[in-house]
Amino acid sequence: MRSNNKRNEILAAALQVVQESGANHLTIDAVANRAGASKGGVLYHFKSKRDLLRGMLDNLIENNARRIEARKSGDSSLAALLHEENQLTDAEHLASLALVAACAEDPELLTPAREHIGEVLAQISAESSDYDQALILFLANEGLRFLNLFALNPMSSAEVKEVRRRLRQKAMEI
Amino acid sequence: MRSNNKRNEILAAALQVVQESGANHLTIDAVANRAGASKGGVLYHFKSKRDLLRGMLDNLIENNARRIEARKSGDSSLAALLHEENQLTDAEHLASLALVAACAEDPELLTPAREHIGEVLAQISAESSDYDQALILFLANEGLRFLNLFALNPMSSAEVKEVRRRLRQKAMEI
DNA sequence: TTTACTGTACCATCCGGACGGTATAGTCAA
DNA sequence: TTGACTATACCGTCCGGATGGTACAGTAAA
Repeated sequence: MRSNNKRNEILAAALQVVQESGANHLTIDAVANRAGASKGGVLYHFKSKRDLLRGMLDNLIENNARRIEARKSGDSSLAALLHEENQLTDAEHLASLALVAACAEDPELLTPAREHIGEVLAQISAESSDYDQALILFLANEGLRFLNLFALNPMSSAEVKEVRRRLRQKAMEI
Repeated sequence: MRSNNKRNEILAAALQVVQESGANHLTIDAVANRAGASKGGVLYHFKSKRDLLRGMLDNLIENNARRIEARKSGDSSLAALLHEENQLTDAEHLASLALVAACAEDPELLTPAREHIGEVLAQISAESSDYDQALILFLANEGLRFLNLFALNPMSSAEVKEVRRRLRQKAMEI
């Protein structure tokens, strides 16, 4: 193994392409160029474009699950989730673009993501005494995430931080 | 004018294509077939694919704005927005897929949508005494919308209705 | 020697868009 | 009222370029 992280570089490059050009312009060629790899190289790691999309999504879900798990010591799942959301780097936020790319290509690819969200929601439900309020906070966080994802959010980054702080605070109060 | 609503049929067909096949497969041909039109016919109404996307988005924004305006008698903008969200037909919910399609093609197309959201938020901010809470409710509604949009929502439609009821109730309390 | 690539060449298909043509509806002067 | 003209609303075809995918030969580190 000369460099085990070429695969990750390809994944990161794919997200950058989506961010800059839109999911329609996520082509194997574009990803290869971005990653400093050849088309053959990309196809070596991912058998097809679909496979690349799956890889992007797997990555997103796995990191998400790991983050929640890692934080879940004293806090509730929801609090952990909200807290971690605040700590993410831009690159990690960018990872959510995998959703858009996958949805653009084929909505069926989202099935694992749907299942993941179902599990997260089940956990939150199991832990919380006020499920309705917890759900609202969860949804607000998702709304914020999606709005940012589509670059639809007119708030400044300071405002975003403040909103996230508020969400965390309310999550603690439940 | 032989039939002035062909344009609308094309717009509706485009959304169906996106829903079924993903935004990547939104092609002028596919839309034409769906709408029972020819490719030339589609290009008559929309000069280019970009123009079609713009049309889809304009439609979405316009309807959204009109609905809020129409309802804004006694209620706050937020309450009006949440209430209307509950009344929407599936077809109208589907309309939000225009966002995905536009983002997939070219993120820049979303600029008018971003401005629209900015205005909505400004209105909510101007009206509300508890802006933070209003914002959270707004975001939760958006989160719900996006989750449904991507078919990522594991909730049943009854649960969704209940959540929306809760959001409206809380909006009244502010 | 195997693993992990690069690079090139190539094919089939899809797609956006241009173009030419057609049919209907409305306008308006004689 | 009729004929000439124009605008609107399409249809069908064709083309060039982009794209996904394959095949294969070479290379270099582990």
